[in-house]
Amino acid sequence: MGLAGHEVLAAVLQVRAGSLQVMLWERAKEPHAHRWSLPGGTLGDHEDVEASIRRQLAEKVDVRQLSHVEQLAVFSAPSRVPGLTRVVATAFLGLVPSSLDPVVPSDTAWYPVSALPPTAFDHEAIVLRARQRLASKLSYTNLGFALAPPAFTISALRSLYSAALGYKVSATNLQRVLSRRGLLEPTGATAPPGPSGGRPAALFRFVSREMRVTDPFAVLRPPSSRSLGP
Amino acid sequence: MGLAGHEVLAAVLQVRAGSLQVMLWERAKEPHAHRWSLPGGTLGDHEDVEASIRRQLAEKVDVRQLSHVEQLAVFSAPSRVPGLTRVVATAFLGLVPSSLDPVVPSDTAWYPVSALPPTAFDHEAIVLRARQRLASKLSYTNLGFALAPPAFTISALRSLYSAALGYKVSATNLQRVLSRRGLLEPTGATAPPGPSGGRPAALFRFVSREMRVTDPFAVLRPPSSRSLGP
DNA sequence: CCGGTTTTCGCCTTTCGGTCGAAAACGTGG
DNA sequence: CCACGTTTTCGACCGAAAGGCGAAAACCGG
Repeated sequence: MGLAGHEVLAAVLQVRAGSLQVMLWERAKEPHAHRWSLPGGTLGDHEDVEASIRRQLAEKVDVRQLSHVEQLAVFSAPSRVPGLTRVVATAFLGLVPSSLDPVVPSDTAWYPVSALPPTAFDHEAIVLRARQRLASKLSYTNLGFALAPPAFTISALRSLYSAALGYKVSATNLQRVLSRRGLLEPTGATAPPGPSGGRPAALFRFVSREMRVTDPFAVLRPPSSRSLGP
Repeated sequence: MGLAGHEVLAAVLQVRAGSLQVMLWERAKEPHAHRWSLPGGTLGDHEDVEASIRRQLAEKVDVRQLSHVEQLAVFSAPSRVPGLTRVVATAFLGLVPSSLDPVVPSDTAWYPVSALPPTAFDHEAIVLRARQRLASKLSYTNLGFALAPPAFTISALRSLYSAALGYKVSATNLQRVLSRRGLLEPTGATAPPGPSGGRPAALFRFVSREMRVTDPFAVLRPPSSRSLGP
């Protein structure tokens, strides 16, 4: 009573081949053999949940390639995992820049979030939550930096946002919105045009000071500008 | 190994006497005797965390007076609670409308979030997270309904928002923003003026259809209007 | 009836996001 | 080397959203 297993799971998302994809591995053993599940594992005695998920993910990918990790939610339905002991899960959202292609074990693969294979336990619900969280935060924070390469053209960034949000966004507007918030910075270099010609695209980067998630953009603002006191 | 106690805790917030306050109870026993802590308790074997926090809160207040409950985060530092077994906590944010004054046990009291008494364990950090979450969501969702009475004047609502956000908001603008989103509705009635006179204030309510948290307002919107596909 | 008080409402300005189209800067093919 | 297609960039326009102000409305007490 009161004792239960605790596991950590992560929906690691990346935009690859133009679609938002999630890293899954195929279970070899029962329960749910041959179904696909999120990477993760049991919380160790001497680590907090965030250290734990990073440790578990290290078995699947190079953790240095993870540009962002944040808690999603606790999943705790008593029977979410069959077995003798009850298992509570802390789910995380992980992000990988689209410029990387992490090497993954042979039982692991990427799947588009909109076309998942048969999933284990409640992992599909976790992926859904991850998608929603990502879409929300792309809108009102600077989380885009975690999906983007170190340098990118505006149209490449537009593709990233479209894939992650699930709808088209205007390149003009995207650039203006991000620039106005001081998140975007031109590198000075340009990318070569494609095989069919066209004007060379300027390269941008997210300003380095902002490589973390900033506060969400408030709609009801303070009169001049103040913060939430200590 | 892998087995740990799991507790649920809630930062129950309410605007009372013009300031944002949190419900705390004074510990009688060690550890941390006479320090103040958040209500909560051990997760039961046959309930999920949300059912658990509602059950635990029922020992402190009438749960029907809780207008909103949502997960905040997991707190899992290995030594966050001293003792033989490791204790992981799922923290919740709870809200009570300012019109209610729940009866609480004798060991329980309300404290302004900006002037907390000595707190137990990591509960102060949890309260801070709750404040931040509330302030954020007030801006870009309709969460205000959970703080407000069934009917209220605009200036009363302005006071609520100011207390919860920590800065002054304009009554004119607040009314316009909420109205434009279709969240506010006049009841038709008016409130009597104060002792020093003044024009009687019109009473409003949050439209009943919206007594739940709606999706945050997206900044980068789809071209016409679509949703996140299934 | 008059001054004090509080709310309400219209108006103005600024900012923001969405859209469009022209201009710029490339390759290609005649 | 010039016309053409292609792609990016940027300015312009527009409506919507938000902040601010002050006049008018509606009450009180004297």
